[in-house]
Amino acid sequence: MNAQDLLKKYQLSVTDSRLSVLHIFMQSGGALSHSDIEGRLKGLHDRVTVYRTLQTFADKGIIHQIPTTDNAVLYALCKENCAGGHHHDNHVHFLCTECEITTCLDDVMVPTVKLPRGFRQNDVKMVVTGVCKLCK
Amino acid sequence: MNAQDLLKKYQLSVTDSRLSVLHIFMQSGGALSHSDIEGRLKGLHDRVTVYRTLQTFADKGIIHQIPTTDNAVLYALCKENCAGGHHHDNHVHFLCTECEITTCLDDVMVPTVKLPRGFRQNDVKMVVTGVCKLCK
DNA sequence: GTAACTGCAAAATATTTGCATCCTT
DNA sequence: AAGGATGCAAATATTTTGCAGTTAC
Repeated sequence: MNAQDLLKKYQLSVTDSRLSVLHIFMQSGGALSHSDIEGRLKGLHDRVTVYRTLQTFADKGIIHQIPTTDNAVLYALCKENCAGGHHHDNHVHFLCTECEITTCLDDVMVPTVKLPRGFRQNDVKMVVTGVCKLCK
Repeated sequence: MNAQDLLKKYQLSVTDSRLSVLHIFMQSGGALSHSDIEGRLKGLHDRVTVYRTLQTFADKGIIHQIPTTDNAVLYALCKENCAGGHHHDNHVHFLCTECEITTCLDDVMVPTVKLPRGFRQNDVKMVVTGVCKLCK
């Protein structure tokens, strides 16, 4: 799905800023910080607009905030919308100790961890155990 | 280990601020934000001192930053020092695809995830797959 | 034309730095 | 006594808010 259709799908007006920010996400294929984005826009748009754009996208579920172990605030496109297939299965799984059912928490992305020097990362799995919505 | 000995172990002078902050961590037994700590100090110490204290503790490995999925910056005592035994086994594990050895990354704490409404959390496991320091 | 979006200014918040004074060792 | 830690003031950085002008639909 291209940037324009994506915006329409979420009933957002198609504007320059939004298209630019979406293109930046699509091209990078990964997680970006506010200042990464600001940098790549090269002053084309106001800093405040970037904040508002990211907020809007996050509200609509186009992007997610991804926390990292060094506490930078990163954003990334959500899986569903990532037509290019570049995304991994990077949401958190939940195992309920009552019903023993494992649920995909699609809205909860796996945080990015910062590994010690020398480690190369391939894949991250995160499983939360507890009591699910239905069993509580 | 009590707060005073802990400071001595890390060759830090024993001061009011540091003792207070350590006590707050020990009593809470969990992760705290800068403002949590500031709040519990009730104006007894300067805001800047809290920043510096947290920084010093983090440098020495007394506390860790813990990212969360809602991007609050949280700190918690490191396991080793947590004499009370209140800590869980909350560091990240690393599975190397070359040597197939699983390593504890003691320095990398498992981020706190914010679950959707209705879920109760018990335990979190995080496993990173990749190539370890020795095999790379 | 109307509602929504943007850019600018400025407020609010969060974090860092410099320096003189005070406290720990 | 000496070095480090604190508190205050102020500089910087980050994020939010208000509003007038502009743009998408």
